[in-house]
Amino acid sequence: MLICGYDKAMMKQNKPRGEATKKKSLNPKDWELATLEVIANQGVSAVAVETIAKILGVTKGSFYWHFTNRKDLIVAALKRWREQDNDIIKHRILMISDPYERLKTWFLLSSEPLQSHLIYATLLADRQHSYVSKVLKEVTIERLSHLQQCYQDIGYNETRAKQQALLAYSVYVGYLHMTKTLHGQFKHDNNVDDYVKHVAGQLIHPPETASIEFSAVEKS
Amino acid sequence: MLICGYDKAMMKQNKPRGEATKKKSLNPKDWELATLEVIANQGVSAVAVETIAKILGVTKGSFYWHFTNRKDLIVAALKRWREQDNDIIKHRILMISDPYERLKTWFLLSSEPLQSHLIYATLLADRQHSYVSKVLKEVTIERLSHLQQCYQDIGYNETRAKQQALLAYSVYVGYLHMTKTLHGQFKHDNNVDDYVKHVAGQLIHPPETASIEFSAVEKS
DNA sequence: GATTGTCAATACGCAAGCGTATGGAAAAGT
DNA sequence: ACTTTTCCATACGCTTGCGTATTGACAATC
Repeated sequence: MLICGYDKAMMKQNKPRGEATKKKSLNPKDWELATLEVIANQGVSAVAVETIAKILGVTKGSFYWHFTNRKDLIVAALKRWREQDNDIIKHRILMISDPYERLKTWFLLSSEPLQSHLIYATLLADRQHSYVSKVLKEVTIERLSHLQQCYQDIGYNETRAKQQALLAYSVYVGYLHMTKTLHGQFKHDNNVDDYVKHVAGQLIHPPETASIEFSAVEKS
Repeated sequence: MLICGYDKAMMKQNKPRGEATKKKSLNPKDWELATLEVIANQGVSAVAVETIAKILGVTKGSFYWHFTNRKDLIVAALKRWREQDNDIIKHRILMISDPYERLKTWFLLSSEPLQSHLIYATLLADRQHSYVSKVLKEVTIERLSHLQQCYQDIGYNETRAKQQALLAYSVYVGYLHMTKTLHGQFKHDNNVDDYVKHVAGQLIHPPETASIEFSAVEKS
């Protein structure tokens, strides 16, 4: 699940070593990525300095050279997560011009087993600390506004678009929790595709359909 | 502070106080109810023996007379929660014969600021321990089957009813998290009623409507 | 009135986890 | 070659929270 992104920073460090991938020393990025992996699987509360150090094969003595404290690490890791997530949305969602297609892709992306989803789901849990809930709220509002824009693009007025975005996003959040609750993990099989189609069929439609609303229920 | 000494003194003197609260000693139920209150507001991880003891006005010395350990307390509290929750569902949902009305009531109940919802939401978070995730899974499956039954009662086949129940339930779960994330708490105002109607209008409908599904999206 | 049962206070041991202090080793710079 | 910087290990102190041991107070019962 760990997305081993290589970038310029690592290339620079690996200059002397060709392919052995034998990094001699760690940098903050290594700590942040390991932290994100722990957060994704066990939540923020499971982020212990000595645990992460063991994962990286060092002792906590070196941790406090890179970061001032545990909170500092978590904040940095979450910042990195947010940037990664923004990249995904930017390149796979926002670039789609047709709003229907954009919504459809958004639903499909939501069901992919990405680390980003796992992290989001665990953040919904460990929100005791303000520095966590702050990021969580910001990301949520950002994503909601993207969804709202989609629905406005297909003709919803602002109020309806806002409600529909909240509904669609609730389905996303609920789905994340349901898969973990029922299956113990976030997996992707054939049933998922079926389900996504089922869901998208009900949540992606022109505004007229939405306006009849409660009437069908009221009269029954 | 001075207050501390004062409180302590009063605490000792007020123990045998016999008018408003005539209970002079605590029983397991008192501990369980206080625990549920803590779980509802701060999650399972916030359940500390000494914390609950302080809430009840005693020290942890007496806790281990009622329970063998912390896990024992939490399990007992969750059992109590589950029973309370079953009562609510039994008396307010299952007794409704008309499946449309039953579904509608279910949606309305979901938006009420009940402690039970808060507890469920926090359990979705602290699921590190098996004794928590076990209860969570059981309750979830139970509720899903109730919803599935509703949809089957209005004509869905088993597969569709299962999907639709999962969708509706995901909305519930997502909504719980959204309100906490966006507003910091689980409250109930006028906008909520509007939103519930908006949601119910899209998720409660005869099976025919559901079967056209993805086509509207596909062709666009 | 003495004994037993019930509930609570105090004191202690123990483990986990954070943060600090200090020293060492290897690389990088001069 | 010498110094500095960078990264890591070890050891320690501190806090929190669990669980145990012991004692005490008060009520119920015999």
